[in-house]
Amino acid sequence: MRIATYNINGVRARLETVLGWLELQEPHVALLQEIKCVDEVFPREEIERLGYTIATHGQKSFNGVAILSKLPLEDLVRGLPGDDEDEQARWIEATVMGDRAVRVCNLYLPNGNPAPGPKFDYKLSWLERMQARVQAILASEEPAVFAGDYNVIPEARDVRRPDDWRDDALFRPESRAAFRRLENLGLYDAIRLRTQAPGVYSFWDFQRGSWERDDGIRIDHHLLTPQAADLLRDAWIERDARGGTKPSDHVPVWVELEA
DNA sequence: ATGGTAGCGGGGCTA
Repeated sequence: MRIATYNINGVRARLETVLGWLELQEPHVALLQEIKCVDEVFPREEIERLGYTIATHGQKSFNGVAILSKLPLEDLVRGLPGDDEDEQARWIEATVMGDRAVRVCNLYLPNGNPAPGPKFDYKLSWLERMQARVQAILASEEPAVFAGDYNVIPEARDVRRPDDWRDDALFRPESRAAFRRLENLGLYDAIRLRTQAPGVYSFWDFQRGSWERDDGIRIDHHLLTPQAADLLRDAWIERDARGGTKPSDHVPVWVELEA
């Protein structure tokens, strides 16, 4: 089972980008973030035509996540549990019924800038709420993947110019510590199970010629439960996607599981 | 210090 996470930065503005990518790469499961639309206007038919089952959790203008799957989906959950007041659409999860059942959680973590401030507080509280959800799923001892745009640069080797990011919500010590706490619950960063190399990025800003200068950061991650890590065949970043026609500022990050 | 780009939606916010 090949699973890709992809912050598409507007699924309608980049529909041709998504459709071309799905046709070429044929992910079994695609986890989209920043669809930036409500469920009613998600381009469902166009994607279903390629053989995908679709589950969306959308929102007007901002945020929004979707699961596209060639395999059946069960036990859908929309929204990160733990705060009924939270109206931001940043979480959707389902069980993908492959050779093995895999619990797949698709997340779009708050950016958190400017920091400090209320947006940064929201990011940190969201991370705490995610911890509780991770613990509940870990307790079930099932293969599970927590994938998406974490808006966290885990380490200095994950950013080309660390000094430019010191005060940014994506790289502040509090954000990195919260990411480590997730890992310390017993999750594995799939890319780091495959390579220790620096300079492996998943995002290059649209501004300042970041792509041309390879001024990137790694913020899109797959965290695996031990049972999912047991099934890991490979993990990679589809860097070439950043150079194509009408690219997102993020590129797809992949895992292949024996499932 | 500033502005540089992009999507949504039709001004300013979010990133």
